[in-house]
Amino acid sequence: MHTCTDAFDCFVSRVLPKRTGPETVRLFRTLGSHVHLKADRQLHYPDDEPTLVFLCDGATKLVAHASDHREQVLAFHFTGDLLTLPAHGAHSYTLEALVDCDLMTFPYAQFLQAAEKHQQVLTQLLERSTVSLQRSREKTLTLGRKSALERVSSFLLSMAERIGRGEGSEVKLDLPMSRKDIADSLGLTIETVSRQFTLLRDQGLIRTQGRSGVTLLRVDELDRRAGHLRVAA
Amino acid sequence: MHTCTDAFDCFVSRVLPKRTGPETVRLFRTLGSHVHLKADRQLHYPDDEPTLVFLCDGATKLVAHASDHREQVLAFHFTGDLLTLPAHGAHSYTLEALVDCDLMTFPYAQFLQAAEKHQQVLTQLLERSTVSLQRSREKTLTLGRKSALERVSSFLLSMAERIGRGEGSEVKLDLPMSRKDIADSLGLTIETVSRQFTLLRDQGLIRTQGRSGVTLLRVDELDRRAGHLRVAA
DNA sequence: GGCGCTCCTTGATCTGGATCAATGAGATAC
DNA sequence: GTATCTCATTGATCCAGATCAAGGAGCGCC
Repeated sequence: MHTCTDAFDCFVSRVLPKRTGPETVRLFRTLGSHVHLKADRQLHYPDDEPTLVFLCDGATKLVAHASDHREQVLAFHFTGDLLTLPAHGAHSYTLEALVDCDLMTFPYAQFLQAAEKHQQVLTQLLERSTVSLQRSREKTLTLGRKSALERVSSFLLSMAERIGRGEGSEVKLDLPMSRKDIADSLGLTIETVSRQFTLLRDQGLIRTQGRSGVTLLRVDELDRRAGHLRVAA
Repeated sequence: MHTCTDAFDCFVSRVLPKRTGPETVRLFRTLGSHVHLKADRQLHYPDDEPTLVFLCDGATKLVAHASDHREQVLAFHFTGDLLTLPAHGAHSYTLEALVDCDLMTFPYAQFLQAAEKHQQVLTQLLERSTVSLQRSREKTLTLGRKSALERVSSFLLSMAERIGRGEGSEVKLDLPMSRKDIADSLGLTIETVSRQFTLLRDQGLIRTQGRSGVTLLRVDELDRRAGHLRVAA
């Protein structure tokens, strides 16, 4: 994934329906731009109009900024994710690379116009938007009503679902984000996140390797600590 | 708005494009059900499949439930809103009427199928879903990084935008939700919400009339207290 | 391979909002 | 009108997590 062509091909195969005609592919090509984003760099995008981003490869965070330099990570994204960057409203937003990334960006309005003749693209956009909304709602519950331990447990489970590699009953994670990013995502401080990691390690639920490696040893127990509502029969 | 016909007509005029053919209207009609929901009652909907709801008249809250009877209000909805109720995942969700409501409900999958031939409906669905996501993201920032006073200020401004009646420089609100609902929406307790109301009243930024009436006297000052990032030039 | 920097962990103290506990004021029913 | 019940306000105390303050460990760089 080093050329614009590779990135666009990746977008075509992952987002456009299988039997999309070549003229349609060409149309999307004229709209999209390939951007290589080095780790820790942020995507520069126009303030006034929303942008659609396809993450060909890498991992990013969407950050909202409030006064006093407070930051809240709204979402993490991984290879294959499609996301909409909102125009800045009451708050401002930035998309930052957690590792080196390849992305395709499209002006939202024009993309939508191009997609209108292709319901499958529209449907996919809607579907992915629904998933984002669903994740955002889960995060709302987490931030509004959960304790620090519950938040960190929920976070680990959610990451396991998205980037975990199952090995027997264990799940291995290689977290591309720092403790600071995790804290900013969970509405906690670095110190509190660290303490919860220690707690879970001491209880034998996780193992950590270096800064980014985490192995979930007891997913069932983590789930109990995540504060999920057990659906009564 | 007392009959099924009225409710459906309301849906047609607000959601379907102007020049929708009669056979299409009939198709949507076969999919939709009219439900009258009395205040404090919750909508009963299938666990396993998402449901699309159009709120013809009234106000509702979408509530997520965690363990230990903790509740988080994910969103409030008002007349004319279109919302998607997710299938229950790690948490369970309920839609509750704040006042007497009229709604139209549709099975999500079937609605989508019907809409596929009508890009404008699909586009509208996408647009409304994007607005919901945007609101949810703002809420994430609020819950993750803001103080109690900032949360309540943000809440009042957001309500002003959605159901406020401007009168000169003032904005009048008639809040359909209780202090408990506000607290559950902001990740606070009733007591803390009440204290912030008192604070804002003492500072001359708002006036309250009875339980539900609130007049915003100084929108500019409320905005400063909401912790928004002032976009530097 | 070791130097240095950054990030992470651990400990001590502080505080905003939760919790506990009355009291007061709106709404509803009679 | 007034009795009553629920919801909102106000006050006192407590505690989870923030803040402040050192160490320690991983990782890149030379």
